[in-house]
Amino acid sequence: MSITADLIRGHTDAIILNQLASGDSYGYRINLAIRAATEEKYALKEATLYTAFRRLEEAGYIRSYWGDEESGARRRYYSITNAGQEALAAARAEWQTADRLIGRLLEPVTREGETL
Amino acid sequence: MSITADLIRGHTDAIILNQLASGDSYGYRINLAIRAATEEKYALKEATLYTAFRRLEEAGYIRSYWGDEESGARRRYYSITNAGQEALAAARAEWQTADRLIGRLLEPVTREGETL
DNA sequence: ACATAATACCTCGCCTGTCAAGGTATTTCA
DNA sequence: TGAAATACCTTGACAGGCGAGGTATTATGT
Repeated sequence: MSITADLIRGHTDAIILNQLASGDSYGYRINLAIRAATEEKYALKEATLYTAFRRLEEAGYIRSYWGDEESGARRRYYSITNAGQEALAAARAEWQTADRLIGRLLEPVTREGETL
Repeated sequence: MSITADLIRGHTDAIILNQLASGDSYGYRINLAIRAATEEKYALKEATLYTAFRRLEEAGYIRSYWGDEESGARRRYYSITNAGQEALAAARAEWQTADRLIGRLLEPVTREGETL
């Protein structure tokens, strides 16, 4: 399995919101952007991506509309809502906390000279 | 819900292995250690903890034995195996990668002067 | 002309990890 | 005496990730 498969679980929504924070976009392009941002090391699986869109829209964090391109495949665009902006900010803060916690919990533990 | 509940998902096994890396211990005490290491900010849920023990033992990463205390509740001790040590090292490396990736993916994106 | 790849979307159903809820037994302490 | 702490455990539900499969359009190579 590709590196970090499990570890990103739970961050999917925030990652998508972060992409949309800089402007409306659509599924395929968001995934390209993620891939580019991680030097081809990571991308969301399509099923994961579209599941997340449904979830985020239901939560009121994003809104969607069909693009009006006259050629090429149709695209469903998404835009972030105010609630989505707030959720993103919260997710970033949570991440900072979790980041520190996990780092500490994976750090080698020393228990020298300790009795039971 | 307590902060960072979801975000630590997937790190449980590594956290436990890391605790055992400094010496044999048992469930209840491991959780106390985790709580202490995070300044009371985090602890594993009991169900999660014991589920993880089963998983880790089945994977051959830990071994268990009953303590021989003559008083108090019985304790099941766990010790980390060589395979467990390797798994821990791998998990730490993976975490480093994931940490950087996630950080980058939650970082505000700038797309100035961009068309479509 | 025809096949393949790339773009772009989608759903179904399985798997795995988390955890609320419930349970057991012992010891300590007010 | 009875609550809280120590210490273990299982069951069943739930949620998120994703493999597999599907549709439709356009571009590209041969």
